[in-house]
Amino acid sequence: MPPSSRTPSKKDFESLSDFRYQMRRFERFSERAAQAEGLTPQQYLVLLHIKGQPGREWATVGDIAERLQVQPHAAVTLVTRCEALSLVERRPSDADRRQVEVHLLPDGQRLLERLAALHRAELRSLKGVFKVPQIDLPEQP
Amino acid sequence: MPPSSRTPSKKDFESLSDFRYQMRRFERFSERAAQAEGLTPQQYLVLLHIKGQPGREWATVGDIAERLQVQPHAAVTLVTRCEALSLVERRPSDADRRQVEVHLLPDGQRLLERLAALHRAELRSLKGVFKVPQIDLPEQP
DNA sequence: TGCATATATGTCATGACGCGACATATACTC
DNA sequence: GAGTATATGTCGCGTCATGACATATATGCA
Repeated sequence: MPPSSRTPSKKDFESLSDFRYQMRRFERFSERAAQAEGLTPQQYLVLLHIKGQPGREWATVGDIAERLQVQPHAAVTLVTRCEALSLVERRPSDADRRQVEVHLLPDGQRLLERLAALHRAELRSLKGVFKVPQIDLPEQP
Repeated sequence: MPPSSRTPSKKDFESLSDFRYQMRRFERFSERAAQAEGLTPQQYLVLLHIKGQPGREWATVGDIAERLQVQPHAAVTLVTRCEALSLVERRPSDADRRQVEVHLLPDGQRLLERLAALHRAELRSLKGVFKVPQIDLPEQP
């Protein structure tokens, strides 16, 4: 029977727990960094996923919802809050007038650059610590 | 100037965004799996971090708070809900009577085994997809 | 010993945010 | 041109994390 179908071993539980722990510690770092700049964690992610669109500098509400893995209407409220903070602005799309393009404003761009630099450094320092476990390979050592 | 101190490049933003996207997709998988078993995402993590303690089968409230990276009193409310669902039980510690040991009950053990097996399979299938980026190495290709 | 301080757990009110249900505008299909 | 699909937006609710605060036990030091 392949390892992936058996009841997980004690070591499997320990690996899964440790992986979630490392993942959560990175998220926690991100939360603190965002809050130190006056943003909520989700607001930083909205900015990141706008600038992170391949080949463009803007995202639709739907793009943001997909990257955040939330329902589209949840992304709406996040964008609305970012807009109220003058971090982003909505521009109706010419190509499809149902869509709204979300663009960074200067304040959003500036905060995003600072936060992204911090995250890049953190990920670099976590090299070798935060790894996705290869749980299926070594089973019974 | 080392890459980690410069303003992030467009590719840096794309890498950071994609990493958070992959991380979020894994979390999303976990949320759906937990909810399919009638648990909230946090309740699954409570169970996992109890069984995931190295060398033991129980955790203190403080252990759970550390692994979840939340304040101790936030872990209290999560444990209380798990206890109300008969997933775990509290046992006062003999060694330090301020502490409370949280142990799995049969229902909790059964749900955890099923969910952990799913997560192990998911991580295995994500091999090569969900990776921590090495953002500092290749900068200007 | 005894008192101050630290630590572990617990309670309560508040705020961010995701969801389901629902609404509206635009695009697509045939 | 009517019906359906898609993108965005509104509203009420539940989960959960937090800060402020409370209590019990442990520890350290005069």
